[in-house]
Amino acid sequence: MTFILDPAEPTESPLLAGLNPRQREAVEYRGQALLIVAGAGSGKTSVLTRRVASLIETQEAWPSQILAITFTNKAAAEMRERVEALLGQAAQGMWISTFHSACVRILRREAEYFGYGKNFTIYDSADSRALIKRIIKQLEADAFGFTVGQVAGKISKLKNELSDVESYARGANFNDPQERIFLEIFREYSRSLRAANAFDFDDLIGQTVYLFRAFPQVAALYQRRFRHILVDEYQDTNHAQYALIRELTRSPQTDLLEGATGFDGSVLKDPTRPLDPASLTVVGDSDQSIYAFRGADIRNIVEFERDYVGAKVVLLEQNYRSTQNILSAANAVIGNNFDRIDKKLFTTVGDGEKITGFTGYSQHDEAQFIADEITELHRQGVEYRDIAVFYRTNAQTRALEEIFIRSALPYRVLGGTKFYERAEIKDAFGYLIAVANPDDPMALRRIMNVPKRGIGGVTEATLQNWADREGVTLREAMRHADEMGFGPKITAAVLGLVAILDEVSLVADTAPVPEILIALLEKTGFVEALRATGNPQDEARAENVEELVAQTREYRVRNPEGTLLEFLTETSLVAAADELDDSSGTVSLMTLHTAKGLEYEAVFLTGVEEGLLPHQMSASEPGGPAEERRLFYVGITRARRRLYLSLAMTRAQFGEVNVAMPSRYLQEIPPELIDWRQSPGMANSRGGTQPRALNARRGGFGVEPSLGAGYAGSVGPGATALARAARAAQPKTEWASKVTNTVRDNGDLTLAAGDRIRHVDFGDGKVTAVTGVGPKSVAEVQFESAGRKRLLIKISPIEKL
DNA sequence: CGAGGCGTAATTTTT
DNA sequence: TTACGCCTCG
Repeated sequence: MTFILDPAEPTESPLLAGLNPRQREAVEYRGQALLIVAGAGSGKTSVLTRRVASLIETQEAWPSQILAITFTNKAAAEMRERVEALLGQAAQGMWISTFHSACVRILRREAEYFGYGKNFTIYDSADSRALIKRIIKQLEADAFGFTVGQVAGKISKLKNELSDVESYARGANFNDPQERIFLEIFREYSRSLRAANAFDFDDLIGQTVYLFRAFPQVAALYQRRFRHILVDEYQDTNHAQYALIRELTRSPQTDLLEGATGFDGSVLKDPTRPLDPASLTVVGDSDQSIYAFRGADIRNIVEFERDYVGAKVVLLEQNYRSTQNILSAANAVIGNNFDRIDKKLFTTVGDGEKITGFTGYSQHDEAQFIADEITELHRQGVEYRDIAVFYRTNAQTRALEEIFIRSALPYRVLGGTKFYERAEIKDAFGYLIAVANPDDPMALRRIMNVPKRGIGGVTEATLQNWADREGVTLREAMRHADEMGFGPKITAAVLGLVAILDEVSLVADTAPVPEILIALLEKTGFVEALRATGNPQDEARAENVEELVAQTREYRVRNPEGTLLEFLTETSLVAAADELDDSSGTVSLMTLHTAKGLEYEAVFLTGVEEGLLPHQMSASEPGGPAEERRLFYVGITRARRRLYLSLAMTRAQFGEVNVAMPSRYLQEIPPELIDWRQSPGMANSRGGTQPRALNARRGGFGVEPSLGAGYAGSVGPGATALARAARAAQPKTEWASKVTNTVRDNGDLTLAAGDRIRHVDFGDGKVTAVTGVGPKSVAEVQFESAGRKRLLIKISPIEKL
């Protein structure tokens, strides 16, 4: 295929098919720097992939000269697929990954330049916190009011700004004891990480920048290799990430490259040929900047034109995702943020349906509405996988999950308490890490007494002291356990453990991961010990460990050459959104932060209340409410056709019930765009004057008709018509106000169509159908006053009449 | 050393 | 409400 590059004769590359003029410009522009300001849903992924494909297709670049940074691993995989589909061939050697993955790759290759081993461990936040906790205790810094969270936050912030212990010390005020102690903690933390041959999340970026700055010949190698750098979600980059890109887009000092070897190990050809700096394309939208709390600096995008003089800016405002009603709401909300470049999303697909609003009496009530609405959407033909429920905090999942389980809705929670955060899984990982990186004492401490070997705190401290005195690692100290005066039982336990670890360590670089894990589990009797307790929870834990074994097998299949180190890297860098499985037929539940970059046919945005959105904690932070508004904006713009905004009048927190107020952001949406099934006013006047009558109702009776009718009339004049309309549309639906918290078990209660049952919340009803088998069987019930529901027979609060 | 009991603190958001 | 940490007892 040949291309005529004469602009006078426009050619139709298939890569440009279906793009609007702005998008084309973003694909075709060639120059040092390009900023694509891409509003939500403006097709930026498409533009980005086509831009990469076009660079390769025109032979302006080899795939290996391209570095594309995305926000999640999933986005990276998707982008690779789409580029390859556009080109009709595999694009070998292209780096498409997250900042963190790219940096790990560089660090593994270059670690030895600055005194780390290739086999370094990556500490996740929990590991960092555990280490900090230990240091605080050791330095008795808790007496100065230091908490783990504070210290971890401060260290992370400093690292994101590329400060290290020395630079912080230079600016520190040593008269302030707080600051002196903090410095001591910071110093000890950094020292421990180095001694453990470990990096924390922030180090991955920061240390790569340090590597480039300290070793220009290393930087030159990457500057020479990457000729085109593309960064997605640029508005959420922090200073360290900005600096990394800055380093990569400098002109390579080619004289440093003479005699250097390239990435395939061969001597570089023509290394001293002068090169321009790599071209840089960044894509972002300052209205979607939601990560200021982890150091994202909106100035990176706002000042892009100043940083890269002569940069071209392309604005994408046409939205291809949502209906006009949804966009109008989004525009109205974000318009309240001052100090922004005005940008109005528009579409040509038409108004679409109105936004649906609902105010529940409690979070359970709200959840019930969502479950019922999802059931209805599904009945109308919307797939579960095209529906998502968003919330501000992970704690909000509880009520939702409870109701979803009861309603037999298939769902999946992204992020939250992850599989990898379970204690037994972390223990198993402790073994793997101990084998991969013998210098890491954190992993060792974690597994020292798992399963129980009689090695307690005293033994551990003795070992650690011995190690410190001899200047060796904890692992080495364990090999000398017979020199420390332990009893025979403990000596044998320590020596036995270290022998297992040393033995398996020998094959850590070569053996398949499942084999390594199984060897460790068998030799230590970990799973066996869990099974032996007879405790059903331990049985579940044993199953989780088995599940991990299965996952390593899957990894092996996916990645036949994959080493233990690569497996550990991959698992430490999974993002919440990476867990998404497009082929699963489930509703997705996630936080608003996780939702960034995703889109769904129908979106439920829950807990739109003061204190939650905006969150209480953001109120005192400068720029907090504005960032929360952007978060709300991100949530709204995820929806293609249907958007639901819901809130609750009361929300239980720490077991206490608090009154909630509608979010200030709700008022920013023009009222005519929202169709309130139950507005805050309606819920308030009813719930406020007669709360107990409704909330306390138990047993088989529906809401008395007189109550409902009476209150519909007493709502304010403006709301009356709406209230009546809502009532007319759903004459029989009354939402349960509260659901009992205890998990019931109806044993092997069986129901059949035609049976009459009584539900604690919904009253009496008739079973219309039963589907599924055993504990998963679901009854479809037509209630007299609560409408049609699907119930999981085994656990629903029901009795047969 | 380890299990069990009691008291208090915690919930923003994440790679 | 839960989870973790600290304390005491076996």
